[in-house]
Amino acid sequence: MAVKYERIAADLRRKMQSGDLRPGDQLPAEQALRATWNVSLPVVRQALDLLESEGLVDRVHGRGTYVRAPRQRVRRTPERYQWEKDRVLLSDSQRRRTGATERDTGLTMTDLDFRAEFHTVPANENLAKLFGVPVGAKLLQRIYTTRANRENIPLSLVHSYLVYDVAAENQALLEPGNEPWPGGTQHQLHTIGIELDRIVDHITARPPTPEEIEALDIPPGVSVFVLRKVSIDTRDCVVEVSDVVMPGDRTEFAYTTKLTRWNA
Amino acid sequence: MAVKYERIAADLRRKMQSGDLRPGDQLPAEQALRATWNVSLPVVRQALDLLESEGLVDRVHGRGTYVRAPRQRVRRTPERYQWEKDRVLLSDSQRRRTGATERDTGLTMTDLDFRAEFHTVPANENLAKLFGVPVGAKLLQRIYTTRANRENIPLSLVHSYLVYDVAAENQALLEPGNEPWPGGTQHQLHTIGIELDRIVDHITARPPTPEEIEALDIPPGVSVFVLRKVSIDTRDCVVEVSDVVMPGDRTEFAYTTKLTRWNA
DNA sequence: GAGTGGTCTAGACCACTGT
DNA sequence: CAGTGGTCTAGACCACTCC
Repeated sequence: MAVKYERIAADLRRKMQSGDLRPGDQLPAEQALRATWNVSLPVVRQALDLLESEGLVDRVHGRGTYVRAPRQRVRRTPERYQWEKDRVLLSDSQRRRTGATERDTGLTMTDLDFRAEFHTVPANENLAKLFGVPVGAKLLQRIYTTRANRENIPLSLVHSYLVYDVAAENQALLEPGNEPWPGGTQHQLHTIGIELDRIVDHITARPPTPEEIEALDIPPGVSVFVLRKVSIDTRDCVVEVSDVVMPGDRTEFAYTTKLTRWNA
Repeated sequence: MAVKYERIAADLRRKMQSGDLRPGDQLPAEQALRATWNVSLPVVRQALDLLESEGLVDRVHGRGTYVRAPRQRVRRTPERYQWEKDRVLLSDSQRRRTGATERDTGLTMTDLDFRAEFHTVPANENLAKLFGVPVGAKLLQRIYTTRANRENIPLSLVHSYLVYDVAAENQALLEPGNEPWPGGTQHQLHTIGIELDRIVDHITARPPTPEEIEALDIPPGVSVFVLRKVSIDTRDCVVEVSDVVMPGDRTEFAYTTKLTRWNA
């Protein structure tokens, strides 16, 4: 026989599956559950902790515990990369008209709270290997924070890395005040004579750090996606590495693999 | 000022970052922490719960709490799809030699505990829309469970769906005893005259269900990846939908996007 | 058996949300 | 204000691991 808190959790889980409790419904108060099951309060709370970690309920201090509705996910596809590349050769005014974030979210710049912060950091082992530079080499680290003023919109934290000496060929690239840059990173690279050949996306997931919980408003129990975007130029050199952190419950990735025909 | 359990967690987190506590090290016993911080036991346990949910520590009943070492991840790339397609036209004996799972893990069939289970299920709204059939239409559901006899190897749970009437054109496809099928699903589809044009991968993450925790040995706090693989044939019909559940801390996806040249 | 984490009790008090 | 969840105390007893 399972332990008490698991039985309470299982009972509530069953009620949610059967439709006895529907998304948005309030669960019985902790004291009510305590009385129903004849257990102490911490046991009830342990059961609710479990359900919260499974993403099944939301707890609101002072209001109650509610069945969580499945989150609407925003899809991210690699078509954006070609779209960005095509835009690089457009005129300045055309590039200014809209950016990649607005394209994804359907929002205008006024809905978004965008912040850029630049640092120089020494390359750690991982980044050094990717860029093909010595460990400790000077990198330009660019941190982008995008917050949505309205709700229900995916946010992200981006840490982007360039080799400092490469970026410094255009001094304008070292100035955070120039962000958001019309035409994005691919246009920035274009100004220093770099053309991208391909982009490799590495997708992993992990529990959020306390900072990410704060910044991305992550509910307990949900992980974050880390998309490491590695941009490779036409000389086969890694020119940018970008780590994008996104909430795991609001993001979906879609990649299409075209297969060759048998009769070709 | 933060609450007590957060301060204890923050202190331990700091010790792990600074290298004061290294991966594999044992944390002080709960009673020791209780004495050090002059708090009650539940407070110490709450602090450790937090660190466990962040994936920073492993707790072993009766032994102790340890700093968790980062997990080695296994990379999954879409090249496997073309590889599978190319193998379909090989001879039977060549196809039998090795399967996709062995290719990914580097293991032989004797290291793997493979199980297949077939059911017929009515199409829910989601699947019906994908397949372009009415809700409730008869689908063949195939559940594959792969366990590794040795440790440290990624496992997965697969739920694959085919339209029943389509699969039934080759009665051998309805028999779980024929699994694992040499040449995989693409060869199975080939036997009923279907050639794949492309495969679309949809990647999401969510907290594991209790069953998945059990089956995949998921540590607390870790999410699972759900890879929904949608196979589309040369007539532009969805012919298979496959949901693959993988542990979030042991899996990495890599997708390459080739960009067209400006001067082309 | 000694040391460890896991479950549970029976309270107390505080903080937040709504009316 | 009443009702809710969040934190905390000070214990008890059990289950597991290792020697």
